[in-house]
Amino acid sequence: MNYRVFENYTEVFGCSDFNLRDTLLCGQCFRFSENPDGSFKGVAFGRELVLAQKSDSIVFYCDEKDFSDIWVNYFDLGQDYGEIKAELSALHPVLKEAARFAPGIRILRQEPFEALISFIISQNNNIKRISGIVERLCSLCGDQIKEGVFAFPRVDALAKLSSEDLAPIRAGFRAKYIVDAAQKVKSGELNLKSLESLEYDEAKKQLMKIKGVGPKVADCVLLYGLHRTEGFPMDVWMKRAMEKLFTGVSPSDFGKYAGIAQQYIFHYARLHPELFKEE
DNA sequence: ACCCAGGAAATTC
DNA sequence: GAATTTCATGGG
Repeated sequence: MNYRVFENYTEVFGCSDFNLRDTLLCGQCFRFSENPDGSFKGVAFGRELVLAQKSDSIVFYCDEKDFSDIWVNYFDLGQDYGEIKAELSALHPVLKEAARFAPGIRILRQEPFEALISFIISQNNNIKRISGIVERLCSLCGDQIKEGVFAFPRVDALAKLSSEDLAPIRAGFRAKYIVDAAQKVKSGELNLKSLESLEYDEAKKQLMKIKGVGPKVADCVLLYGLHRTEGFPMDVWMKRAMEKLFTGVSPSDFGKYAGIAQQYIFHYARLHPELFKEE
């Protein structure tokens, strides 16, 4: 994947494994949306970004510094997804089909704290409403980047608030979980940075010390916030998909890229609900 | 009105 | 311990 730097934008070529809509709107992140003109905008790492898919390229409307310092990493541009897909596709015919259905999905490298809070909010919830709650949370206590645009809240800012303070974001019963997470991260009882060097199961156990973080949310934080691709979040869609489409297959059969397989399957299942209608 | 949504805690059996 | 109920909120 090569790119060319211009004055007000950077253009990335060779995007056969990079689709913006599938990557940004597949439910792994909650702060990007599609503009009326088909471009996308969102916020990550305290920066706003507008970007657009062209016929043979993707245009990032940002300066060269943000592109190389933030977005190359965020979009995991150093990874060859063609290679990963080939490896995964050899494992199972339905997985091959799912990867072909959305060949441009990539696993974003989100900030761990944002992933933690976002996926706490995700429990027993739907993607549209999750996005709304996250957006209101950012407006409530995130740093303002510009008029009407807010960064995801810093740990300190969020840790100052009570669940009553969070009422305006309408997170429901999850508000107290958000507060607990922010406070445990602030106090150091949970050290997100240190999770990098831990074995998967130990890191997962650390995350589950937080109220409202069970096995599935912990897997999501590890996959989307710490890029631990051996994780395999099992939500309602994945349970259905594994039962009907991958009978007898265990997540561990997908190996070190199980999490990426999971993302192809999740997206495929969610956009083919008819596959799961009763008999 | 009912059911479901990228689940987990609380309660009951 | 395993199975069931409850938890806020909003959309279909």
